[in-house]
Amino acid sequence: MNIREIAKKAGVSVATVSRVLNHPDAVAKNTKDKIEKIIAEEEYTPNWFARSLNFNRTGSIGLMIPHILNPVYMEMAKGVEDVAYQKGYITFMCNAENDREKEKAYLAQMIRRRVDGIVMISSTLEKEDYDRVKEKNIPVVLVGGNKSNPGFSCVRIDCEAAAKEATKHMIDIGYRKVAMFCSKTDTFDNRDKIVGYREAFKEAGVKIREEYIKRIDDTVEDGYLAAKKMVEKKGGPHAIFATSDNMAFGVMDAVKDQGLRIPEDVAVIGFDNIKLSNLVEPKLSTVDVPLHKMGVYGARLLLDIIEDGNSETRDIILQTKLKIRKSCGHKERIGEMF
Amino acid sequence: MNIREIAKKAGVSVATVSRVLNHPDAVAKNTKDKIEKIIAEEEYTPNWFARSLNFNRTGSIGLMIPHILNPVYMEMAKGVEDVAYQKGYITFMCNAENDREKEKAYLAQMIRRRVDGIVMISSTLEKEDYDRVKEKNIPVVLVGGNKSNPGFSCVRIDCEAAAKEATKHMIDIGYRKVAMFCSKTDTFDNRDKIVGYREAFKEAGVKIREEYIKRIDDTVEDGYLAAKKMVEKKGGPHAIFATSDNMAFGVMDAVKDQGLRIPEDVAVIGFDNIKLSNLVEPKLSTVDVPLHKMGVYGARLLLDIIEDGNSETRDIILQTKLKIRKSCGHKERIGEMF
DNA sequence: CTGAAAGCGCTAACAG
DNA sequence: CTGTTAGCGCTTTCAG
Repeated sequence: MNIREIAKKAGVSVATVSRVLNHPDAVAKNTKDKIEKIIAEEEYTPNWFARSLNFNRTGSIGLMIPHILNPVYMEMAKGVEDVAYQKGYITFMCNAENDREKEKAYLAQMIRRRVDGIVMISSTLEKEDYDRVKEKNIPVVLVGGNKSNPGFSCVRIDCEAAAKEATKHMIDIGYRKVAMFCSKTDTFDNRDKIVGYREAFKEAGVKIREEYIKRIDDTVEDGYLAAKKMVEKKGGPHAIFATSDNMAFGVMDAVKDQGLRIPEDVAVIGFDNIKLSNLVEPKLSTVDVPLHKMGVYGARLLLDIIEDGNSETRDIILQTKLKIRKSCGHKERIGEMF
Repeated sequence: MNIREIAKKAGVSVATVSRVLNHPDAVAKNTKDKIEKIIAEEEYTPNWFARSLNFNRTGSIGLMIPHILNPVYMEMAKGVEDVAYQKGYITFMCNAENDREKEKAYLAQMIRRRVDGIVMISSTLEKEDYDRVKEKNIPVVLVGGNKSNPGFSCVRIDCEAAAKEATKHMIDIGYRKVAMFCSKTDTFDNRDKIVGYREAFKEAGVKIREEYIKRIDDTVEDGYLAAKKMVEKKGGPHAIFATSDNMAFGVMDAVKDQGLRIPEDVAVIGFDNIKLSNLVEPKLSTVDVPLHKMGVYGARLLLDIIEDGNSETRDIILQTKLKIRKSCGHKERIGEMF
């Protein structure tokens, strides 16, 4: 069923049918009613390609995710999707699987398919990879820590401040030997986390032990292994700051497996505040990151550009908040648990 | 940059350019080389809409997911995506958010956008909702328990057998009062799980207590609440069979909050074997479901139909396996832990 | 308010 | 092997 058949059935020209579809006010009520009736009867929907071919807009956005099984990214993704859906856009969700080549391939696909815009979550692509996108004038918004800044708008958190606050909290409690596990992915966020950690020690006047700073994969498994190695030695750390809840879960598992108690023997603190962190035993103290909100803001920024051509590049920084629960062992502030 | 400009630059007709794009062997090596060089120089990519308009194929599939934050669905989704990507298809991932209206809206969108095929994960749509899809001749494959069987191919597990085996295991250990929590979503899978549960009791000759069968929302929260209510009374169940790991986590939390031990006071067993079930304390016994594999098979089935027109509807049933870990308290079989 | 016709960018017969 | 040309289904001037 195409526009011509509808036109024939209604005894009008295709132009008129096209009008009721796109500019209904420009058609006489009578003819319009008749045509609309037929469209409904035949359940006619205009061919999307033909339409896009004319408009050069697709009503779809691309959403790049580093890893589909990581709840951190999925919460952000949900924020993006919520906004996009509500505005009538459909989302191409692409799973880069922490693989730069796959990420590039998907980016190329997005361009080929002429998405109206792209949200990149915690991308590891570099400036040069974005050249094509820039040329094609496809708007891009970065959400979460990325690897380089190719001049696009960005929604993120202040990782340095967040890491510093968490570290300071541990030092304030009294821990002196605080290890830090940080994802080895090379992004601004990860670098900033380490800077914040150092900063806290410097301000407290406590010497940093370099062997306590570990760059590992952001997985439960690597958190487990790194913690095990560190904890099984005599004189291990008093506390471990894992800069993702994911790694923190692995850390907790390793500590328990060594027969040590959390937080009495080793305190643990995470980063992200994914739902799960409130479910493990003991409940994990962590840095609350407004994941869903970041996605929402990212999508809004993108749609602003797409629909209003509002092209000033913006850098939005959202607030984090230290969530004190049980795993970091601060008895006095435990009341802040929720 | 369009095909005409390329043609002009190469001093050939558009047809020839189109040929090197689609049937390269039908072009003389010389002309082909020249054209390919220009295409590369200009970074020309054919307009996707114009192409699809001719081919009436889009190279994209739709993937419907009930909820984006539930790892069960995401593991299946990843299976689908893995296959689709590898075959050069791009995936429209749609998050139905456990909302029938949203699911219908997304399905309509998929049709409008002429996806080449659709994978529906644990859909709650009914036969009538699929009428449109049928009419448009868009192939559909169902993965996981759905609500009705609209005559599409399907990849699933035998929930009745799986639930029966798990229940039997609990009875064999010696528990007589075994509660069952089942998602209240009305799908074949959920109905089957209850049937399996009953079957196990019947075969063992143990009387079923109807008050122990609870239909609740498939969430951690509801698992918590239902378990709390049941456990805080005197003479509560010896064991709780939660038919999703998600609910089981809530159950575990509630049991612990009541000051009871797992499995000594109350044994717990889950369903799905998501990664997390091996991470909670104590590790959760559960029914292993080949989630990723289900997605992979679903996608393969779909692509078979799309690419080879292989339209016989098939019903693939994958194997589940009882994973005995610590939470169900069977000391002898604990060696099967992994 | 409506219709005829050009054109969006590409593919594929059909001739040559 | 290559060019000409008629569509694919739709939108939008331009006349009337």
